[in-house]
Amino acid sequence: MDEKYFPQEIEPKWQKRWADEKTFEVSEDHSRKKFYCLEMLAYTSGRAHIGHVSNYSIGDALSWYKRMRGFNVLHPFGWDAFGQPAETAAIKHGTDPEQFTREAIATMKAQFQKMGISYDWSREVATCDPKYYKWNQWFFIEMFKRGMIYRKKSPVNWCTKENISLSNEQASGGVCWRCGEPVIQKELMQWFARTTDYAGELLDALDKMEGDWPERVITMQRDWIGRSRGAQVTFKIADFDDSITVFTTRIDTIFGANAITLAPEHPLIAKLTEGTPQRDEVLTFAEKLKQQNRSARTLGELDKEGIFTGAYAINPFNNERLPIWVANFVLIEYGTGAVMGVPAGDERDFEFSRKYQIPFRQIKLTQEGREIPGDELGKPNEEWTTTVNTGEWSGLSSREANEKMTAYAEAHGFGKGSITYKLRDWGISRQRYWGTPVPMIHCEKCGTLPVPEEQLPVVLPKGVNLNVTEGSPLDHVPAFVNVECPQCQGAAKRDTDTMDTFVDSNWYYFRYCDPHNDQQPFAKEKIDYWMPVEQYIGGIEHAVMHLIYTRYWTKVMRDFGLVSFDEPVTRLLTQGMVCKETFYCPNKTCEHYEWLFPEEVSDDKRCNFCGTPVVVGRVEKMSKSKKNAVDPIEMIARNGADALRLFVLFAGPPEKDKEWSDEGFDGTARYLNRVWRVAYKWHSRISAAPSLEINQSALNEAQRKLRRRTHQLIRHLTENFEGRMHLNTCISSLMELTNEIYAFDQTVDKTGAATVTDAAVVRAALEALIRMLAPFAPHICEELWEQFGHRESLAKTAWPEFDEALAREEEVEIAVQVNGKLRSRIFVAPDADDDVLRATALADDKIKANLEGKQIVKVVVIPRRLVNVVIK
RNA sequence: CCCGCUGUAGCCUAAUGGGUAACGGCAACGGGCUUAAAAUCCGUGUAAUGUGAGUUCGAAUCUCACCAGCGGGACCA
Repeated sequence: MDEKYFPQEIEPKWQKRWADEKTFEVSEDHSRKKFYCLEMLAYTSGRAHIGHVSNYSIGDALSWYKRMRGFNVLHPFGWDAFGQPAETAAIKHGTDPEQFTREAIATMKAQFQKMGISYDWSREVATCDPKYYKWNQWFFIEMFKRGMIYRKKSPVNWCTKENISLSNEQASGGVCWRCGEPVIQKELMQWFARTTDYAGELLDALDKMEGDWPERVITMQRDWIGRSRGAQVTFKIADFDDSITVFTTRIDTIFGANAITLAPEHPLIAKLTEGTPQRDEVLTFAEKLKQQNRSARTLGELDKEGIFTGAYAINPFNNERLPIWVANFVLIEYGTGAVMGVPAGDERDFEFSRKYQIPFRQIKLTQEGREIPGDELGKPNEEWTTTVNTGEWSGLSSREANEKMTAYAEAHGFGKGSITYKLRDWGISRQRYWGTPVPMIHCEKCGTLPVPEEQLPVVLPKGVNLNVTEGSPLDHVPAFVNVECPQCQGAAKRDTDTMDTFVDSNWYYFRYCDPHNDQQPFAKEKIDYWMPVEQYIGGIEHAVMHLIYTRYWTKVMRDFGLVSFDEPVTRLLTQGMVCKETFYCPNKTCEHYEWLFPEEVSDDKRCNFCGTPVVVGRVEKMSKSKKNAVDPIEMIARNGADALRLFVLFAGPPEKDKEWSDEGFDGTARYLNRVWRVAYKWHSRISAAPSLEINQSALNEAQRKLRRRTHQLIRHLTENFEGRMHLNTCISSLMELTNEIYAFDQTVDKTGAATVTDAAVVRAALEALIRMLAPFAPHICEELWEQFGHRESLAKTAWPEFDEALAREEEVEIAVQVNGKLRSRIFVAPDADDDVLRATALADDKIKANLEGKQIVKVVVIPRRLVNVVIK
């Protein structure tokens, strides 16, 4: 055994051996329990970053632990290989997205392999592989046939910088989620998946996921799906045959309605104004409202603007004539795109009515039962809940009025109970090249038809000019576009949209279960064995989009009969970001004004270029632009992958953000050296001594203590892995165990030569340590394990068994309080009962002194913890 | 504006059904080893647990209010 620890030699050695021996490759084995540990697939940016290390270290620790506990562990990896950045990069460098992506995968794979994560690489999947995306197309067609995917013309979010359409989620806040540019509206024919069909189930199932998914992810998904229960009410239009249907959650306020308001996109506007003098004015105004910046519209910063169409609707409850308006604050995508305005019950309607001076009636009472006239009202108050001026329903509570009036509307055929969701159908079309081609054909005679299944996959053509200024690059490839109609054999055109990459990531981890299947996306019996995922680990940024779409896709696949469960992921862990402090040169005349690299800042915190004191910025997520990123590959070269992995796990609980520290990183490397040194020191003694059955009753105090601490720490690590997964505390326990071994070593040194029993006890402690450290630092542990004479990889070695009897303390310290204040400590046997504790505490000299002349009210006894004497 | 999470020594973190506030690390300081330094071994703890109240024999932990930081939502009828 080498005296020194050389991670640069050990790590490649074990990485090679694991690969040669296929240590982590698995197959279905019905005699063993399976465990599916999954980390989110990597986007092929071309470079590993510290977030990857953090993500994979968590999953690898759990995979190692479960493997050592006897589970058949599936731990696969793959690449999120389609998407806009590869296309942008290809345009910039004059290469091809495929070449760019293949090179990125090769580079990143080599980098990730240096981390030594225990992946079954034989199951690797890249989403840009036609063998993979063929099944995206297959799913698309199956869903199209069942009406679950459809096409409609709709205003889409459009990023002018990237010339790409964005989903509502991707355009959240009115800016592009990737580049931050403001988003404009553009009308296009788009493919949509009917996610709203599953909105209710997606929402309700979240209740059962409480405790297994992070609370904030569940909250975010609930908010995003956003269910409202209410009613649809149909209003006849005076002098027209048409009617307008509105959605309202407060049908009980309908007697207070003073207008019907339509979204500017509402199809009835043109008809209602036809042949009227105000027609042009209304249409122009509606057009203006449509073009209003979506960001302001969704940010709620928009001034309310509207125009009267000249038409009137009839309130079915009281036959009042209500003017029909068009206004910008009504959204076409939500509900029916039309609302009834009730100023007394809704702040928006109140504000709008006040601005345009539309009179209205009060329909609620104050708490004292007083009616508020409209002009006295500052704004609607939700505490006013009793209904007035509401015909036969006056005097009812809101809830009661809602129920009864909905039933009335239903009975009279002008309304019904209705549920509306904030969740919209998912726009999956992209007008770009680097994605899965939509497998559809447009024929002038036969309409829109799917590509016949035997012709799948529709492969992306190569050598395409990406630098087009209009539409999609695929529009400009005649050989791709011009096809024969599968029905009439006439000339037809291929659809040139590609799919959102969230389609790829919806089901990639199903594919891992059967990655080479060319007959179907996956075989059901393999899914039945491996799925669902026991533990999924990834970033919080995927809380809404990816994790809702993949849940949706699972339910679709279930309804196709492909899988037999409802939810794909049992437990979810969202890992924190790795952050670092930032430096900023505030001198605008300096050539390096703005962010600085740490090495550009002097020890006394000045800019190296201009001498100005730097601003020490906040501790932020590592990023290229803020110049605070550390390169994991450099770190591996410095201290090894084991130390790097250990550091990111030790810096804090997995779900919390962590701060990078060079000193802390060196500290974990120092720790591994410390483990190596003590293993080296005892290596020859242990090798010389035959393995020995330890006779507990013959051990001295130091030996008993080391055994006891060993088993206490086995308990701690085991419980932590099974429960909270606070891996940082596992590592501190391992350090503690290491310190105990050193302490024992010291006592042996003081008393002279080590005995055979000493060697046996240290061996037991060290081998427990090596096995428990393996999930965090597998290379060094495999090496030490081999040095200690074991032939079999730790991956095939059992986790240490916890022995309750050996962990038991011989004596415990009990705090003794008087009126809640600590006054003394006593030592008793751990199983001492209440009477013994009470008697021992009261007999204590310090306690006696405190009780002098006082009356004991009661004595609280907590076994193994404390005694509290309450006095007066 | 609404909702949620977090707040513990100089710093990061622990305390798992209220029960002795430091398990571990970083930094600092002292000592051993060394001609010296590095490395290494041993040792050293300095907090009214963000602020204020409440419940309790007892609160970092439960309740309320406030402050700070972070995150989510925000004309969704």
